[in-house]
Amino acid sequence: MIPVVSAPTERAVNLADVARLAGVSPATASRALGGHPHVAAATRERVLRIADELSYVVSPDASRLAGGRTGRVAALVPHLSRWYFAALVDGLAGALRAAGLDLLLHPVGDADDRVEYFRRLPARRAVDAIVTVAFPVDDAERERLEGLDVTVVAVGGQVGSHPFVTIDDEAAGRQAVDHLIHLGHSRIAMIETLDPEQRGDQPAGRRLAYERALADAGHPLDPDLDCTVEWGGEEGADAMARLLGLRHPPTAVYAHSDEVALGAVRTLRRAGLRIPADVSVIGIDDDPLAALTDLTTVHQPVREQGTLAGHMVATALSGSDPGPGIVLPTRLVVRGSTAPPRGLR
Amino acid sequence: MIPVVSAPTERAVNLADVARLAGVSPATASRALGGHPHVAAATRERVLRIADELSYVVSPDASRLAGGRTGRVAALVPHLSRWYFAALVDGLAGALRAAGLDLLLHPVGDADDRVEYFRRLPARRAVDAIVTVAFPVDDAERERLEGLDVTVVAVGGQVGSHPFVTIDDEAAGRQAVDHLIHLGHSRIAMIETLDPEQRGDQPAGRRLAYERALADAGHPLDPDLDCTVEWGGEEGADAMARLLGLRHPPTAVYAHSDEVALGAVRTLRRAGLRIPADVSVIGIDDDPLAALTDLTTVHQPVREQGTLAGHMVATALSGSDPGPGIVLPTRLVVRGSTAPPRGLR
DNA sequence: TTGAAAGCGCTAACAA
DNA sequence: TTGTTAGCGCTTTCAA
Repeated sequence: MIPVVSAPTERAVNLADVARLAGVSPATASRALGGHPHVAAATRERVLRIADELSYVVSPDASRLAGGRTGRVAALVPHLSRWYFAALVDGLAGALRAAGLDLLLHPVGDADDRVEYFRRLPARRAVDAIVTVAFPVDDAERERLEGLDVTVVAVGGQVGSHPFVTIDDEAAGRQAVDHLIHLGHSRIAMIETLDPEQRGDQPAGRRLAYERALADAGHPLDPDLDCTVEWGGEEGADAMARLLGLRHPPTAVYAHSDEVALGAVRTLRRAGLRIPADVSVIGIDDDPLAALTDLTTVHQPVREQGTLAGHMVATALSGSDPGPGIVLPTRLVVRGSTAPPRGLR
Repeated sequence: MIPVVSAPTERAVNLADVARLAGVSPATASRALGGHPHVAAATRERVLRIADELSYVVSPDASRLAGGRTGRVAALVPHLSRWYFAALVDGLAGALRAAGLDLLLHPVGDADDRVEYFRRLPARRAVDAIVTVAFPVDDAERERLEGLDVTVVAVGGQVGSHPFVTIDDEAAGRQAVDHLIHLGHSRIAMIETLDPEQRGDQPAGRRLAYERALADAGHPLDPDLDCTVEWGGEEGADAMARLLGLRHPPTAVYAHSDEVALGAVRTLRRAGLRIPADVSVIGIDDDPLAALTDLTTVHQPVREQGTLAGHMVATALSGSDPGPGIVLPTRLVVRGSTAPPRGLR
């Protein structure tokens, strides 16, 4: 019986197809594609040409199953809706993509997610590397991660002794507080945030900077001026309202982040106070909105941290040494929200 | 010979383990886990219990290879660094995660990425579904997508006749422009953005709203008041500067997005103009920063769109009908940046 | 209702 | 340098 010519369902091109057309065995084709040694130059070239013509790309699934690599990297990230995390992931995704790696997003925002995530970790073994994105990992979690035999890279923080890319939060905080001190402020309030998820040293760094900068300048530490709230613009606004209710309100405010700072700014404006004439406000991060709102802040290269972390992952996966880690510099960006004090009354 | 108890290297639990402990064949275990019919209730329960005790989770790779599902969904997204995209992805990721699905991030920001991405599409077959995140897909691309035999869902836009979640951009634009008109403005400028990547109907919708609202109100359409710039706060600021240079500057500005609007606000402030006393400004989106800056805008439920899209994907993959699509309502949010006109001089 | 067997696409010994 | 063989962990006919 003559076989009916059926419309070719778009079956994906596979290794066998490439091998057949190149006139070699699948094993040789695999070696050529994988860049392994011991393949004749002519053979390799032929295989690569055929593969390219067919737009062939290995099946990550099959590859992994057979003991190879998946070409996939997981990013553990608390949430994306904040600029900081999103920009970090954006940079990471770009670098991974350029390296031919796929990014799996593993949101572990709340505590339940987190517990469940680590419980199922072994099953998540389908990645070559895990990047913790501004995600403080506790010791038990770290050990689970390490038992997985995957490359671990931290960005926006550190995890054990794995390669990392981050900034020095205490240094950034010092740049901010010292700026206020240099301007002549001494009653400086701090609006610090304590994210339930953000256990870890980042808050410690920015808080430490405040305490040490004041101490170094010989200014007293007034508990009334030390506000800790949840992260967010609205929370920053509330904190500012509380500060304004003090008998001796501050002449300057050091906020944990730009968004928190903007909340404070809103409260001040609504109270009829002028910035920076009446009160100075400084944030940290240099979120794009800081430039739009003329907010003085400390710039940290966020996207770039993600990019560098992506490079590190690619380097590590290619078998090279990514190095111990990188601490990127931050810098003060003076805009229109800070000035010398003139007294609040 | 008595077998030596070897330290168990943390090998992942597999189906065979579960089957063995449950006293059934791998085939039966697979059926039980997969929720297939024709499995004795007692057997199913036993298998599930064992699996749970062992924290067993199927290997997506092996499952897919064997003809099953991957449990993975790809999100095609232009970039993450803007709040809108990030919030959309955040919602999507949350819903997928709740449904036990993994999210693969496929950034296709620039034109090269895009071409390359679609060229290699067949190889990307390792997902069950693809979600286009505010990503206008052209006809050729859509056809490639459809040849892939995966579920396609669009969020923040539409793709062919695939299920979608979006807003009505023209309606949102009307809410904004009509608000200005109702306040009594007639010289209303538009700062529209034309993202090189954002071919598609979203710009059309917001622009159309402007033209129609003015026409309906009987106000003339002054080409001088129609600015088109690239997306961004700085670009919005530049556009505003140009508008201020006109012989008859506008009394109100309708911006394509909140970030663009904030750029305009900065220019106005720096020019010594008061908002809204001298000039009214309205944006669209209700980015969190709009609340912090007292910007009047039109709210669209961004995160929720992502969440709903995730539900749709889960529904479709479970074999149910996700329905044709959803258009979510937007609403005007009046804050402090709009008021009746008083003339500019 | 259950089990046996085949095979998804690939890689990595081991041979040749 | 290349080919042969044997799985990776799972799902799915087909047979019992």
